[in-house]
Amino acid sequence: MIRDFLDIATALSDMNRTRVLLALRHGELCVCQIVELLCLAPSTTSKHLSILKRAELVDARKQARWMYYALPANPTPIVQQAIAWTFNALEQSSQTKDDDKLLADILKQNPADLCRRQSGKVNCYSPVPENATKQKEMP
Amino acid sequence: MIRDFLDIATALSDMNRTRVLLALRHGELCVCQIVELLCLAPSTTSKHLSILKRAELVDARKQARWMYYALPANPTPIVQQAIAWTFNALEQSSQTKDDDKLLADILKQNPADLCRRQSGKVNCYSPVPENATKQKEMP
DNA sequence: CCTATATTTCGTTATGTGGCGAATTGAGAA
DNA sequence: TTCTCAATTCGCCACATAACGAAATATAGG
Repeated sequence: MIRDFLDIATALSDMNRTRVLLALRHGELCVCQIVELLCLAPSTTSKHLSILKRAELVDARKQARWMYYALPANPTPIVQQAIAWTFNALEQSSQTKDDDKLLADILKQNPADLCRRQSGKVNCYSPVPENATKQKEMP
Repeated sequence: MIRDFLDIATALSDMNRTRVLLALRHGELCVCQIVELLCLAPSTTSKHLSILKRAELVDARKQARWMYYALPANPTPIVQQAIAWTFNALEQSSQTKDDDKLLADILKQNPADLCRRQSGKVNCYSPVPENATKQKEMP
């Protein structure tokens, strides 16, 4: 019970994970699309998704070689409330607006193309959102 | 905006901090009472309180030598929603029930006595709640 | 079966966080 | 002013976590 709540709060305490949740408002996404959105390595993205899944903030389904993530179809009241709170807090943020634009572009592309580019090390075709706080370290 | 949200989610992702929030349902508490409840060092407790304060999940007021913490009198809608979610999720938990009992005992005592005992290294007069997950490390 | 590929898991590294005790601060009390 | 003491800040340690690339794990297609 407490563990469930803390899992959710922990999952929501990272901006990349809240970005995924907000993106899923528009429907389910496959991992390569989320990789493209976050502009992170696939392994890192996968870790974030597993944390969201553990908190039951997303559903996951496998179809062929692709994993699709979506908002939970039957959330518990606590999860439902957490998602409502998150959307309420972040839906108007400039980060979300930027992501919505970027996502529209991503959805126009063939997911297979995205994956190909990602394995070719060109992780990030889009500029880092301007208000992203320390999105990526430059060593 | 996002920063505010992440501050709140981070503040809520630690059990000791949620315990403080739940305890404050019963009214404001001074630091020594919270130290007694959590059974942590005053410095650690103070850090937790500063994180709650930064997230605007608590108000702080100083009276004479004591600091009193309370639920926010005028929370923003997002903070209000976060607190409602937290109470909804945790109010029925056994941890909260245990803390409510313990708090009733603490409130019967003179806060000055609590502070005296705390400076005398006898931090914890009460047993650690039985379902506390890894409340304290033993080296 | 073998190959290609989408995703996850593993190992590593840098940074963040919770915990404590010691030192510091600040507001009565002597 | 000086002393006391509640609370905070500081310095340190152990452990958690976000990031990456490499290796492992499926699964579709040849």
